[in-house]
Amino acid sequence: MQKEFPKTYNPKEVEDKIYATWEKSGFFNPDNLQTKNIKKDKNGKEKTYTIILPPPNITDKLHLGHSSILATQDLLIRYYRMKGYRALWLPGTDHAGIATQNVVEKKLLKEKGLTRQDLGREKFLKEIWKFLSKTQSVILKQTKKMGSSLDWSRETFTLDEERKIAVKKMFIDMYEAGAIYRGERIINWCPRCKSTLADDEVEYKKQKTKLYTFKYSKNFPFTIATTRPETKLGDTAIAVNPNDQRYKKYIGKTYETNFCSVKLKLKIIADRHIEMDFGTGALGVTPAHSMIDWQMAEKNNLKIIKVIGEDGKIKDNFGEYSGKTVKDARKMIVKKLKKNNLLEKEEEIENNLSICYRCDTAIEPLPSKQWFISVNKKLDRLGGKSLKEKAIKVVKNKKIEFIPNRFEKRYFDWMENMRDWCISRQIWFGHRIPVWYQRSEVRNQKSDKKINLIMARHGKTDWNEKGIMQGQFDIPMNKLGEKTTFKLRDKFKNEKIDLIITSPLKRAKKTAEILNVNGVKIIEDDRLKEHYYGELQGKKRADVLKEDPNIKILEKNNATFWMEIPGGESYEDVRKRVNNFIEDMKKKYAGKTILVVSHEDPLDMIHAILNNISKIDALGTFTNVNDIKKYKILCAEKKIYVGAEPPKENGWTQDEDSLDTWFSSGMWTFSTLGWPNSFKNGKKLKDLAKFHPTQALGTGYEILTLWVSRMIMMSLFAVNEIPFEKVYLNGMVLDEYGKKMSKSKGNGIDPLDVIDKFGADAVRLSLLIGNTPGNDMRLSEEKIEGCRNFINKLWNISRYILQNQKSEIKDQKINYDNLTLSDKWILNNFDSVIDLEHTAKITRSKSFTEFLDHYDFSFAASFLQTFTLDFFADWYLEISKFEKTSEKNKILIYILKRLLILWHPFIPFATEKIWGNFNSKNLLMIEKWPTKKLKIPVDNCYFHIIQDIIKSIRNARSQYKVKSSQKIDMVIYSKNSKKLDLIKSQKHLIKNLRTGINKFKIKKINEKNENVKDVIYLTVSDSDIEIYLIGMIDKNKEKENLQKEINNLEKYLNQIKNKLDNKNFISKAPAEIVKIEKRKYKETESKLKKIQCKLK
RNA sequence: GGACGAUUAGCUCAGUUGGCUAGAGCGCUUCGUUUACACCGAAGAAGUCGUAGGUUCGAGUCCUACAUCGUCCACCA
Repeated sequence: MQKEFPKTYNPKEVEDKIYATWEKSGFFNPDNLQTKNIKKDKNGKEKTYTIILPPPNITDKLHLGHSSILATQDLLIRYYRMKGYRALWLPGTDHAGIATQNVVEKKLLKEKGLTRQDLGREKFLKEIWKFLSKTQSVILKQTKKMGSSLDWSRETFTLDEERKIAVKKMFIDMYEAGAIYRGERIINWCPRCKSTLADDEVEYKKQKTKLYTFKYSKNFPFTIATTRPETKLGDTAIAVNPNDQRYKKYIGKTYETNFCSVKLKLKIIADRHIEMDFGTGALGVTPAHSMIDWQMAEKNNLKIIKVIGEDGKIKDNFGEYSGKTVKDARKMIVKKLKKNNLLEKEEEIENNLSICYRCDTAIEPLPSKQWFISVNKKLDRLGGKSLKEKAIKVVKNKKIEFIPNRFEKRYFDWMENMRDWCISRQIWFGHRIPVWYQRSEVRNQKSDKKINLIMARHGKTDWNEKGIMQGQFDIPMNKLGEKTTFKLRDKFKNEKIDLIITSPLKRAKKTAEILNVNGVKIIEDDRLKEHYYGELQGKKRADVLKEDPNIKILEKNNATFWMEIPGGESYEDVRKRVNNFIEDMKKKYAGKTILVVSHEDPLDMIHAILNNISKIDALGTFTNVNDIKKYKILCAEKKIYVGAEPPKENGWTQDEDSLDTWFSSGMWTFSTLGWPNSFKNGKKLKDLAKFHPTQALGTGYEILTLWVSRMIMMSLFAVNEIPFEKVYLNGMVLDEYGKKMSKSKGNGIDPLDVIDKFGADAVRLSLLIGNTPGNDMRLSEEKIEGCRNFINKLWNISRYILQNQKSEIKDQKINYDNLTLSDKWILNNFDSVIDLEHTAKITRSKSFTEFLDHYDFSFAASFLQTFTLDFFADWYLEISKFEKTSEKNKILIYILKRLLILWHPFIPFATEKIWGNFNSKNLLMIEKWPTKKLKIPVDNCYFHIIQDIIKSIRNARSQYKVKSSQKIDMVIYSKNSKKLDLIKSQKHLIKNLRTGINKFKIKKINEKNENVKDVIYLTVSDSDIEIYLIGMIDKNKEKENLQKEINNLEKYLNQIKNKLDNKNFISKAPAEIVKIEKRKYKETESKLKKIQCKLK
């Protein structure tokens, strides 16, 4: 019957074959498990156990951290599969947008010297897919090597076609539910690469820099400190600590000042993040160019002024600084501060400069449009609760539990402080945002509502006549102007005007009033003011041109547009405010007829925008005062379209950005189970109905916040269900020195290497033993080697038992009547391993099965290991070599078979291989988990006495340096006849278990022969028993040993005595404890007396 | 700066409402070739439980402070 059974277990020869057998069996797929073996719950529904594998990033091959996650999850899956659950473990990989893009781009740059921009979106993505297929197959191989019983038929990828559909649907649903919006946020901008950087693309460099302490202006009450004076042009507030006595009185006030000839309006705000001791304790707030300032601006409703542009230069409208690089502008400002005696201090400090990981350029934080998920908005879909509230609640009321529990706190901290989640990423690799924008010139749908717009330029002023540039100087209309305007009035008699909007400058307002034939409402709007000419205001156009022929202007016919005006508005400024005005009108006044009264530049600009032509083409449209033009504006509400496919008509372009990787992986529990197709009218179908919510999620604690929190929110939103019941958090696997394993340090252990060397089972076991959830673990090759040795031991235990089988291996019924003490002892102990209290060696009163139920894998493994080695191999197997009874063989098979089952989730390959020797129909992987108990009554302490005697003899032989070949004689005395009988009956054990006993007498204490002199007295823990070894006379050694024992006992006795003498102990400690202590005292005392007696 | 974790034998770690003389594996020392296994067996040595206080009849375990190491988050005006 024996199959090939080599002396040492060779995992290399076994593992791949076994894995192939498993795969072929189809049982990785829960659908193939036999229905009759599946347990049902109260409602008759099949019990399922699902884990969705955290999809590893396809950036690199797996490291031991992944192996650790695989080992724990495969353990759970195998355990529950054997327990009769439909166990599904679903594999997949993660596209990891940013990380992957970086890896490929770095590779590309290194190998070909190309950036992604050089290649273009399409070609670059091709490169990524090429890279991806390679790593994916490596990851797959590694995962299989570990023995993972994953259902490969359900394999997924975060960026495969089905997931693309799911992601789009999710985005659209969330958008329609009002959970997704578009807003501004500070992003990391690299002015050299001209691209945004994700947070983890930002690197930090320690640098020395100057901290400038200065005042904005002479009489300004605050002195502030900064390392970046140039950004101060965009300051809109000063922040101080709310507890700062120096500044308390200023909080809430607003000051206007002139900072280096730029006007600033500064509100004094309080923020607890401000350190009173840093600098002057007052911080100039620059919302547009600093993360923390941006947050303060959001909280305090501050104005946001952008100072630096995407080119890294100071924007227009900042006078002499405009167009200068950040560096130059800083120099200029410092110089000016010095000149005006405003710079109080200039000191060198060390700080962290954030730089681009690609080119080391200093990063500029800039505001930019991004997509967000609102976590605080109350959503109808969530019953009026916000995502945040829902996600917190399910953990608060224990629907989701963390293992270990302490991570709840981290979860709550993160959730409660969570700001809106920015989901757009400026990368190419990922789920493209399903939003389309329509270019304005093609907006021409008949169904759209329109505004009838009439634009009129104001009547003449004196300055108009003199050719002086008025700008925002409030020059009134003159007599001539009024006269011509009144003439115009007639034209408006037949117009049904609903509303007039006018520039607030006198000349326009007056015009509006005159043209208001029907006495409709007149609204003033600042955005319609004339172009602010800065230093040029009040000058004659001709003079300016003479003075500075290089000044940049647009000119066409007689019309001009001043592009760069010192201290004035730039082209963009005007365009932006005017555009804002148009967009506002579209929102508010669809279907109305509106008269807009304004000035030349704004009117030309509106004309350019509405006709989608350049400003130069629009120049001269409103050259003449009192010019009137009519327009129809389409109030296209669908300027933004959110949907899976673009609208049919031309002219829609998709958002360039991709979604945050966590958006797609946040949907992982349900998108992998067929959502959205498996979710109709709020009901779950197919896999989703069967396997969701999943039972456990296992992942590294470092992504608790990033991933787990997102999954909870997404699942609650999409299917109104928690995604999983338990979150098992794996710690990190560190090297033997406690350092994080990393490629750059070269201290990483490659799972494939160690699997090759020691076998997958050994690697798995080493990752499970001594590993507690949430804690990091160190791993060395020595540890794996140790596990390999254990597996080999198990192999040899099996080898011994199975090779001794003369006939077919059968699990036969054990006859309880023919059991020896050792039989009863081992069976009884094995019962408790499976499912009972166990007291002999293990302190916790739980069974192996219960440890697994409580995710205490490390303890479970060491528990079973103790049984396997100490109980089964070292004692029982040794006994079986000479204690031949009819039941022995049955018992060996009985225990071995079940031991293999219990070990299977930990070391699947070796156990399955050994299992092959049994004549079993089934693979071990689907064998039933043992629950049947034999319940054999036995007093375990009887066997313990025998063990104790044997150990003492062995110990003595070693201590007295008796050669192993030398046999010795022994006498045992006891007054306890029950114990004497016991020893008599187990004499063969004492003689045969490597004690080297020759003659062996057992006598009642009163038969003791006091005359025997050449004996050594041996101490045993049971004070009823006296042992004498004959023929190893070393009285000095005996004396020494006994004295040592006496010292030990006296010390101990003293401890107990102190306790018992303490009245408080007697009165306050529980009676049970006191009783135990008293008993201990008695026992120790009698033992001590006996030994003292012997010593004399 | 904030949070969390760790600190127990030479090393790696257990130690679950505070209560049997603090345990295991590796390593070390000694002995050993036996019906499987030298990837083995037997025996042994080795710990003021990071420091200082506190609570308690009783603290490795609970509390406070500190130290060292580590991780995450925020930030470095």
